[in-house]
Amino acid sequence: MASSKSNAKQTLSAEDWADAALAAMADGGLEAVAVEPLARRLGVTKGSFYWHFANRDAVVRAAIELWAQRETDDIIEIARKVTAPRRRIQTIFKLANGSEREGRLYLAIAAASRDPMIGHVIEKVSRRRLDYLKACYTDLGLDDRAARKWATFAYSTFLGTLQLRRDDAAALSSDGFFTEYVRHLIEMLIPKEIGDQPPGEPGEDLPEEQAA
Amino acid sequence: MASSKSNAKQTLSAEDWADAALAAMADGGLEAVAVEPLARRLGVTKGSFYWHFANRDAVVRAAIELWAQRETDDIIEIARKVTAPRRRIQTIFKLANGSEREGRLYLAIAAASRDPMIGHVIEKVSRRRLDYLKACYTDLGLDDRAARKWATFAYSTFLGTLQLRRDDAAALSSDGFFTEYVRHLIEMLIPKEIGDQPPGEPGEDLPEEQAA
DNA sequence: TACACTCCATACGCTTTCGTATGGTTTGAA
DNA sequence: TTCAAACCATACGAAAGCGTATGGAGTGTA
Repeated sequence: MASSKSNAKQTLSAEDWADAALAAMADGGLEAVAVEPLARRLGVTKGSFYWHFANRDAVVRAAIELWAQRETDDIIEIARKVTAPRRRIQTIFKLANGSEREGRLYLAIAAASRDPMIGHVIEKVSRRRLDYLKACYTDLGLDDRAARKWATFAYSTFLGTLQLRRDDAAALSSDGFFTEYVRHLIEMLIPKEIGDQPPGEPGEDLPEEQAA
Repeated sequence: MASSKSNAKQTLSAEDWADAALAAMADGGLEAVAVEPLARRLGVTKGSFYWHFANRDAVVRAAIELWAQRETDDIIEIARKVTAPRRRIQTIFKLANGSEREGRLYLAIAAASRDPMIGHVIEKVSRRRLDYLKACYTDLGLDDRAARKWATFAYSTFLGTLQLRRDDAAALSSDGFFTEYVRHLIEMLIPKEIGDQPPGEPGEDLPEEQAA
């Protein structure tokens, strides 16, 4: 999306600054988004920043809204193509645990949700993810309340796995445990038999590739 | 534990400062632990702080170590008294989701785990919790690898629920959903039938009180 | 009373960051 | 060529935070 650091553009855009802000947040948290360090990282001075933004809050807002928009396009748009509901949920689980950077980014942004502006975006993103997950479970044959329950369950487990990977990486990374763990998650987070629905198409209960 | 704000002691202890630091972290994150604001909150000046601590890092270290010690004494010590393994796990789940403040505190400390000192404590706490949970599942009749898998699953779900409550409180708090959700968790996070073990003592699968 | 020790207040310098003011350079249009 | 706009550099002031230096009040003890 943004210009790589090798071919430095002669002029910066507001999105370049927002990207740099996201990068700073990914490894350093929200307080790492400071004007002058960002400028040094981009090879310019504050003069450039205050041309594109009114103040620091403006770039933070731009960054997390850029993030919120991208995570919509990326994850849900890919999963939407998978038509089989059970397989679609499995795809989501695999995609969700895919990027290391995306995980750190979410945790960094969510950690700053005391800021009402950030809290609003985080809430919007959470709600959208939960709604989409709930729709997937509804497609599986669950009624409204059960779908909400399973979606909340699955999303909480995803969030917690994200955090556990950051807080105690050794708990998940040893030998083949993570693979076995993800398989267990996929098995446990999708209801086995649902009312008058068949228990699942044959040969689709195991993913063919592992999460990163 | 610490002196309440009403009967102000005439002299402060290092633990008083650490408690204030924990309170600041609970609502404001790690960067809210600043010397002068803390001093104002305690009704003294920086002179007092630098008598008890060498620098800011020292009080942060003291605070999180105090926190790590307390969370050990509190949660595990209570659950240890419950002898029935299935019931003990249920007790842990209920206690874990109990305190609102403890949840915010964990998230605030974990969010600062980039700091190696904090990261080390968080890792220690996570490992201790996981080990204890794994032991509970082992008592349930699971073998080593399965116990680790179930413990990781349960702990991740707990962490995620913690975070979801902060990021989108409405997703869990509406009418009686949270109660139903916790019941679902308890049902799903404990294996139903384990090898040559009875599926559970009668009448112990439902908690008699709800988590706060 | 004299002295030492504990605990805190006050004042100072340093650094980081924010935000502003202002001037300079480049580029495209008239 | 001239002008205006876009983009950035430089310099400055203000605020917040860290840490140090130093003095002072209280308390116990010889």
